[in-house]
Amino acid sequence: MKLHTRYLPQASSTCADESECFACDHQPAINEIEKVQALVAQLRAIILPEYEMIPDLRLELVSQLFGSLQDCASKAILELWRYGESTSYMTPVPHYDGHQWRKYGQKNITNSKHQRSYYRCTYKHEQNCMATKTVQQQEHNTTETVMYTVVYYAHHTCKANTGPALPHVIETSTPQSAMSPDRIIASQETVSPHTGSHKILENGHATQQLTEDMQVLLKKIACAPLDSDIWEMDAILCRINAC
DNA sequence: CAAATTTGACCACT
DNA sequence: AGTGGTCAAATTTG
Repeated sequence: MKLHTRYLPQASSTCADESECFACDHQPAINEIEKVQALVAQLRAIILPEYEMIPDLRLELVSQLFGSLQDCASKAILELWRYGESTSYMTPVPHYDGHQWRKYGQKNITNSKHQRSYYRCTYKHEQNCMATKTVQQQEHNTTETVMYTVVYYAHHTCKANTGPALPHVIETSTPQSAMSPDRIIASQETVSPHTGSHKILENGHATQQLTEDMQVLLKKIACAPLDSDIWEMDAILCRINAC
């Protein structure tokens, strides 16, 4: 177990599986880059005073090269850090994740048929919550269900109403799933008819009608367009919970 | 009428 | 200059 307080300060979580954890995976690389930064600084401290003693046109060039080296190292760390902040999922229900979002933008993405939508936490201004997410319909679906790629940036720091929990929610496979225990997204398995068939065997004819209704509702969620109203989804899920 | 969404403009980065 | 992310005024929705 490791604490990722350095590169995931807001999460301060422990990881159960280091092989799937960004911070555990990339921390050695970040450490090595920081060593390079320290060595470059030492080298600069030794070499530049020597050049200053002997007036030379190369002094400026050498100084620039050291500057570039430091910039490269800083950017490399920044990129690793930024990548570590995001988590992406595939889901047929991009709107229902237990948080309230406000859409603030939509863009055409090059070489992509579908637009990308940008969402921020509804409580961004009231509670200074910096959580954002992007939603984009996937290009090539191997299944009949329309799937979306949802990328989350930063964690929720707001104390919002988190809405009803999904029944039998299964997290989609993700390389960084261990980092985001609070971001459970309904996967395609949620709309599997298997759960319904079990109830038919257990409870008889009345339940069969009920589970058929549930399947219709679940199919409606799975096939909903990207711009469906989130509260309509909530209403549907409340009915499912009532079942 | 307040809240949410849309959409063109703007900005940073490469 | 092209691209992606954000802002904010206009518009829509409940």
